Amino acid sequence: MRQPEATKANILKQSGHLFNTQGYKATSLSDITHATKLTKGAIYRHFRSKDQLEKEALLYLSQTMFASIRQRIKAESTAPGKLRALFSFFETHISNPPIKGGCPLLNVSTEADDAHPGLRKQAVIILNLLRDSIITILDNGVRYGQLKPGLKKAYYASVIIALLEGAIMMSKLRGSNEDIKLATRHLDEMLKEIEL
Amino acid sequence: MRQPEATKANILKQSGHLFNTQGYKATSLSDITHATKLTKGAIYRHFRSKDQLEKEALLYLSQTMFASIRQRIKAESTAPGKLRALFSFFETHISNPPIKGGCPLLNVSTEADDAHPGLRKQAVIILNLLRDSIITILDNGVRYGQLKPGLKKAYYASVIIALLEGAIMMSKLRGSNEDIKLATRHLDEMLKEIEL
DNA sequence: CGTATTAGATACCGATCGGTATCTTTGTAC
DNA sequence: GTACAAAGATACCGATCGGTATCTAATACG
Repeated sequence: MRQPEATKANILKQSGHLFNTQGYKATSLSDITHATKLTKGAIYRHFRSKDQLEKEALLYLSQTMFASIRQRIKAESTAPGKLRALFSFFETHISNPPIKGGCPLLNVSTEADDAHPGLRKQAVIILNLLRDSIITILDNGVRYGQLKPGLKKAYYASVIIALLEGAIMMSKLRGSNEDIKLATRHLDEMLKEIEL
Repeated sequence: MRQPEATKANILKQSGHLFNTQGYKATSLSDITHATKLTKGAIYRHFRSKDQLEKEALLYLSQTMFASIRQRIKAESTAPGKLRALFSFFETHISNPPIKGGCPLLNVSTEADDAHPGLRKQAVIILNLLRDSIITILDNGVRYGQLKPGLKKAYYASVIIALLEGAIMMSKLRGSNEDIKLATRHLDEMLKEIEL
């Protein structure tokens, strides 16, 4: 009965790491009890089911990631600066990730199919959040005369996310940050073309 | 005792579809016996373990994908044509995939970590195969004066794969082919810049 | 201090997991 | 036609799965 909120937060953190590294369905309750040094009874007091824990853990992971991104972006004052900060965030993400296992969006995406509607819904929300925040940056860049007016925001947002996520996948597989570096280099050059 | 080779091929096909849609570890033997209308005894006559079946099924999936790609690329005689065929392959892949569940490389990538060395090894092989075949196309393009000499082949190969795979992930999640279309559009424009 | 509340532990449930030993059936060769 | 080999079916194994009913212990409040 000590600190129920801290306990719940710890369960989310530990299980989040496990889900993000091993997969959601591939992580068992016993994995989680082992990591948290708690018993099943304690886990089920805070979460009504494993599905619910998965959903909340994914939310925790995405919030952690967004908090980390926001921190880096906030330090920059212009749209191009913010975008470059975003690119470099993903680049350093590989070797020094704020969350073990890499991007939670990428990791959940392959499991987030029709068989797991809860996970999928949450994953789409995360993707749209990321998309919207990039579009907002682009929008402000145009508004304040830092980026070319009339640029296709949805197009650039989609390309940026796709390239970064794809490159993370490749870098993780090959155990090297070569691909993510090449991706950010490409995005930097793309950015130059729409910069004023 | 009828056609052991056909039976084995069918097991690979059915289990491949299941692995590619549900995940490897998330697909159980009973899922496979149900899909193949066979029993566990029959499955284990052809594969010594589930791990082995996973490995062989991934190989089957990648070979199917490569065969499908090769067919599209072969029809084009120039490097730019081959690359455009590759892009359009991935674009149509979403709505009309040769393999259910989309790109097996993307799907296996999140499961192919250190905990599953067999899967990971196979996944890296597939990625390198894809990379090498794109580099070969670029190489021939330069050789035959269709692409700008001295272009960074590894760079373009990496960007092409990352963007396509990332866009597939997004399109699958959002249930729309918008992102993959934007990605191929970007690749088309990138191609124009290195075309002669 | 005593009591109500609740975080967490314990012990169990039926179902399913991957895997195997054994039996039956089928095709083939002589 | 009969004997042999191999494909596939059946029945089972211990372990683990997600989940729950119940018990214990620690805190908050009067």
